[in-house]
Amino acid sequence: MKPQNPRRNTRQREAIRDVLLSANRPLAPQEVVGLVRSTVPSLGIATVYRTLKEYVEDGWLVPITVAGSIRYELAQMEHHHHFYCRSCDKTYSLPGCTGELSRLLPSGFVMSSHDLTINGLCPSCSEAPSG
Amino acid sequence: MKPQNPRRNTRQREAIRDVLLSANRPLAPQEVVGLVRSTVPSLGIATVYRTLKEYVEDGWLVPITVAGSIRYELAQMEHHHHFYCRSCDKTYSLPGCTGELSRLLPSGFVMSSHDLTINGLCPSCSEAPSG
DNA sequence: ATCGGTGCAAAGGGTTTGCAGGGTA
DNA sequence: TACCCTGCAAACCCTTTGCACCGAT
Repeated sequence: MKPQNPRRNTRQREAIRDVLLSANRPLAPQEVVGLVRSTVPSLGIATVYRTLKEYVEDGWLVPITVAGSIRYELAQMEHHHHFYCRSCDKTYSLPGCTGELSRLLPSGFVMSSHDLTINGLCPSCSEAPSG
Repeated sequence: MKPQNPRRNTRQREAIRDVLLSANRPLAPQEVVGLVRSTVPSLGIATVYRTLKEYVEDGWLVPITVAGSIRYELAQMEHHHHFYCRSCDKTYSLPGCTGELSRLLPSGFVMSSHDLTINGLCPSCSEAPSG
């Protein structure tokens, strides 16, 4: 749409990029703020939202919705699904896919994509069950 | 938790119950307001939110999240999944299930449930493609 | 020296809550 | 009549936007 002006390198952007690269799982904006503030304490939440959207526009991140809230993950990944830990609220990526789904479609429905979320307990939380 | 006081029958609650019964698909709060106002024009949005939560507490409805926003469907249904139409934003129920998913779980993850959403075009929208 | 980026604070959109009046039982 | 329910408006939470200052180029 609009011609992208050149992006500048700032401490904030580098730090946001780094936490997403090293997280190995999708991160919510609040998680990004928490992780980045150890490096850049003054980081404003607005900067996080703006930067995440920027990275999506750039094609480097993709937004996903899990358990009703948005998370961002690296765009380069191949088709996969997600695990949501109902204890710690973290989201993980799961390699692999369910396979054939078209048999679930009544006639008239046209499928373009699908999303699968498995809910449960992640390794940390299943070791030491809560409550 | 708290002892349920007896529920009163009001025009609002009956109308909200009726649209959910006749919709045959999960409804978002805004959809409920729109549908009920043809019967009860004065209906306030707060009443809709309160009543929907009440029905969930009563075990008559269950909340589901599709495409990042909440919808409510009848609780009595057997295990099934959902279809999200990216053109008209409506959600539909799809009978059937994907089958075996545990092969997607890396060790240490414990599955308690799963949710599958197929995205695409519903019959109405695939007949007359938009734009 | 530019002018894009940042942080703060205010604005938005959806959902929840407080309260006084209304309606069911 | 008692008190639950409703509608309005304010409060909330998360996200976006406006604006003046900061800082990368």
